[in-house]
Formats: sequence, structure tokens, C-alpha cells
Amino acid sequence: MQTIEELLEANNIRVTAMRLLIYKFLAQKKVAVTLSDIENAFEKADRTTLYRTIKTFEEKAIVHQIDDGTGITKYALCEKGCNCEIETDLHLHFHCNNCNETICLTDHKIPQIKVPNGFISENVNLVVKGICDKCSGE
Amino acid sequence: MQTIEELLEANNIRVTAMRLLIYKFLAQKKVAVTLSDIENAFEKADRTTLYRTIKTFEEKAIVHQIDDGTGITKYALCEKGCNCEIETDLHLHFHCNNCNETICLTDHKIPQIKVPNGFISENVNLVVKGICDKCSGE
DNA sequence: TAATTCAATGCAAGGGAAGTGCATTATTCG
DNA sequence: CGAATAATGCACTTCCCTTGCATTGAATTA
Ligand SMILES: [Mn+2]
Ligand SMILES: [Mn+2]
Ligand SMILES: [Zn+2]
Ligand SMILES: [Zn+2]
Repeated sequence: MQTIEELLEANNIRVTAMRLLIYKFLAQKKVAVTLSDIENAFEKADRTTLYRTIKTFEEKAIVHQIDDGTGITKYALCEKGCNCEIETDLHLHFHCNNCNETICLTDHKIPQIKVPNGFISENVNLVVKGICDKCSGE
Repeated sequence: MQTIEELLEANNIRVTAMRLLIYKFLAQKKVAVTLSDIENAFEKADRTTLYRTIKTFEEKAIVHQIDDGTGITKYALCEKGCNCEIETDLHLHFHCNNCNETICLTDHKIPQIKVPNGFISENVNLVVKGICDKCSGE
């Protein structure tokens, strides 16, 4: 059980107050967040700092980006030991058409997708849209 | 074998010179196009007209929208008899990381995706990224 | 400690795509 | 033809993302 400070340092990210706060914010959220979400949570902080912080997290692979089709990029913490860039490791994402939230289905890996001859698959993005468990009243 | 005019009329789209040109442009392209692509192809025409034309085509389901993760919406003609809104009918899309082009793999349908209990799947977006047949030198 | 160095932060500005209101032009129909 | 309706063109706006540059802060070294 490592602290957030240790985790950041292990990934060559210098520890700052802002970064700790943003990390905690992401960790506490169960859903993927937009930059605006972070902005609203830290109104005293500058947009750019938040933007660059999330980009740093992304580069260092402690956060992954999600394109859920809404046109707005979302972010979520990576699973422990997740290798975002390895295809077989990728999980699918679910976007709720009702509450508009997007979540990682981390234990739903993307199935092998067949592509035609001559095509080389390097990466797959799979987003399922529908009604989430909270909204389906279950 | 129906003409473009007949096809437009069959879909309750009034035939205009602009619409014929844009339809032909889409038909001649083998890849999905952005609004900018259309803009560049018709420099004398106004952006808004092109935009609204493609939106009309989309509404009337002779064109479908593609979100390939580049952040820029792309469009492609629907297959004859395609029902974009029916989940089981949806094909997958391939985005080439080399030439940056996106194509419909119309005969590669999206497999059934399992979602957790309480979640209801209404729609699936599946984009495979990699190297296309032209770029893989095959 | 003081000076140096480099990264993080803050401020400002810009780009690009998408969308809308409204006037003008074209087409359809009585 | 004249009226009604739809298509087109122009201007403007919004939203998200990104970057340049100055400033602040922290760490390192003399
Ligand atoms: Mn995820
Ligand atoms: Mn397609
Ligand atoms: Zn929901
Ligand atoms: Zn290619």
C-alpha cells in the first residue's frame, strides 16, 4: 500500500500540492471526468495548470484518456499495473445516455476484432452507449 | 439502378445542384470525409451550406457520422439498405495511424458486447486503429 | 545562506470545429 | 404570376483545446 506521493514519484512525477489534490479528486470519482469537471472542483486554480497536470498524468500513464463520443475528452485513473498502450489490456467504456456519465468497465476487456487482409490492428476503442445501472433503476 | 436524383427524392431530400455535387463527392470517395474535406473540394460554396447539407443527409439516413477518435467528425455514405440506428447493423471503422484516413468496414459487423448487470446497451462505437492496407504495403 | 537552475504555475491569447440567427435567393405550388 | 416554403450565404458566437511567455516556487550547488 503506497501513498499517493510514492506513486507519483515512482512514475517520475514531482509531487506538488496541486497534483496531489487532482489525483485525490480523480481517485474519489467513480466516473470519468472532463477538464471542466476538474475546473469546477478547483475554482481557485488556473485552467492551464489543471490541463497540464492531467496531461502529465496521461504521459506518465497514471491516467488514460477516454473518447466516449460526446466530443469532450474525459479522463480516468488507470488501474494498478494497467498498460494503456497494450491492445489486449484495453477495457471498454460505457456512456450513459441518461445521466451522461462515462465509466470504465475495467474488467470487460475488448474482444479480439478481426480486420481484413492487409490491415494491421494496433489499437481499439470501444464505447457502449445506453443506460447505466444507476439510471436503469436496478 | 436508381439515379442520385431518385435516391434523394426517395429519402425526402429536395434535389439541388449543391446536394448532387456533395453526394457525388461522397460517393467517389472511398474514405470517410470531414467537413473541411468537403470545404476544400468546394471552395466557392459556403461552409454553412456544406454543413447543413451533410446534416440533412445524416437526418435522412443516407450518410452516417463517424467518430474515429481524432476529434473531428467524419461522414460517409450509408450502405444501401443500412439502418444506422439498429445496433446489430453497425459496422466497425478503421482509422489508419499512418495516412490518417478512416474507412468503413461495412461487412465487419460489431460483435455482441457483454455489459454488466443493470447496464443496458443501446449503441456501440467500435474503432480499430492501426495501419491500413494501402500503408502496410500489401 | 545566497545564488543558480529548472520545473510548475498563472495569465493571456489563439486556433479550430460546431452551431445559430437572419437576410437573401431559389424553387415549388396554387 | 404571386405566395409560400425551402435552400443558401453571411456574420457571428460558443466551446474546447492548446501554446507562448512571464512569474513563482522549489531544489541544488557554490
Ligand atoms: Mn477507462
Ligand atoms: Mn461507416
Ligand atoms: Zn446513467
Ligand atoms: Zn493508411
